[in-house]
Amino acid sequence: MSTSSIIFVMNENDLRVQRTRNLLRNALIELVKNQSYESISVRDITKKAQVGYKTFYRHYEGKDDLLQALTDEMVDEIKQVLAPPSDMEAPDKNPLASLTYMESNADLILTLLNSSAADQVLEKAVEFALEEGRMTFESDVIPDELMAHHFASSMISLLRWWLESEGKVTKSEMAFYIGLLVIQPMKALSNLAEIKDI
Amino acid sequence: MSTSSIIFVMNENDLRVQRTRNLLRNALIELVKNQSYESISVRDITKKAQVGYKTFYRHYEGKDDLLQALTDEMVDEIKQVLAPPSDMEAPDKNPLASLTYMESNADLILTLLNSSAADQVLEKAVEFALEEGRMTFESDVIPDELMAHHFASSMISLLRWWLESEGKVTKSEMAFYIGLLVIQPMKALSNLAEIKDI
DNA sequence: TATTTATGACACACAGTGTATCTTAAGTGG
DNA sequence: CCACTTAAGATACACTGTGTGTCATAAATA
Repeated sequence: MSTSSIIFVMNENDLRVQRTRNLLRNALIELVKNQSYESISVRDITKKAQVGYKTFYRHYEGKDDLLQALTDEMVDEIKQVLAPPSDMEAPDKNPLASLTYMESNADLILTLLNSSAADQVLEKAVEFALEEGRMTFESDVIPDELMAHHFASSMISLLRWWLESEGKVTKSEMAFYIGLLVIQPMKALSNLAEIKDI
Repeated sequence: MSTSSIIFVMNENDLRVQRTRNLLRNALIELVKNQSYESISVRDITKKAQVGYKTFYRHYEGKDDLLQALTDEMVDEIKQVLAPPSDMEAPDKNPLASLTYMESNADLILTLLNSSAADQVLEKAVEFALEEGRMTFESDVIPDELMAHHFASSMISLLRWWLESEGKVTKSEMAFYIGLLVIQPMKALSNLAEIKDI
């Protein structure tokens, strides 16, 4: 799938490897707080991380590869928040908790959503929505894939808008709006299907 | 605003100027059909256009500037399709005609939506939605800006999905789905407001 | 037709990428 | 604790792409 990271196998347990990768990872996160992702060079990252330039390429294929790795981590983390392993609420049922998490990681999340990694985030969100039992809304009328896509992209788009328009709308207001604009309409479509069944 | 194009004034009526810009414009459009926008260099464009390398910079600040210009043109053109000057139907009322137009320009539209110009397209779409009398949906509950943003980004996202999943869904099916997922729910929200008024 | 001016053809400085090579330092595993 | 392994540092280099400066020429303009 070529989404990969490490080119030639390295001992992931070696302390030096872990340290280097953490340094690079954190350097990018720091840099991204002050300048756009585009404007950051590999040299900037290695300088900030205090790591040899060549060393970067021993771990990642390039700037985008590091971002990918970061994205994957972040997505996994978010999944945990949205769908805790226990039988807690579904993602569309605890929007407030989700928004709280997003808010506290606004910087990085916005960077990911505004970078070339955004497409991959969307893809993963669609997969997530399609996962067995996860998507509460399934319609006889509209293909599942389209339902999932619309749900994922709307949620991401609204999240982005909210994070960028800092303070215009409170967290709970936003949760309410998301309900009105996305969740309830999609629920209605799946109810519609149920009615049709009977 | 720095969205501009020409750096030092040139006589726009000079045939040479018009010819050069058209050549560059068309060269980019052609190139984009066969390779990703990212992978195209200014040299590629000037070579294809058969125009001196330096000449490019006499008209545009860089690759992105040319893309911006293209985007602006395209957006204006699309506006004409969506909102013809005559008192014809609103954009949300003639989705089929709109989709037909989009379909016939799929290559370029997808390029724009997948490039760095996408943000600007979204912005313009939001403005368009907010334009006086254009947005059929206004809600007392949800801020106009958010309504417009959700409308614009959902429409763009669904359009992108449709253009990318060639043939999975017919044009009229898609128009129907858009109605169910976006237009009707938003209409319902504005009706809700009306009811509340009474 | 005389004048203006956009263009072409170099040449150049510069920034960033990615690789190759050799040495050194620091973890690892017995 | 020490010998071995291997990741990291330093440096040099080839390469690609950007953006600018200059000057002669061709082609519009008026």
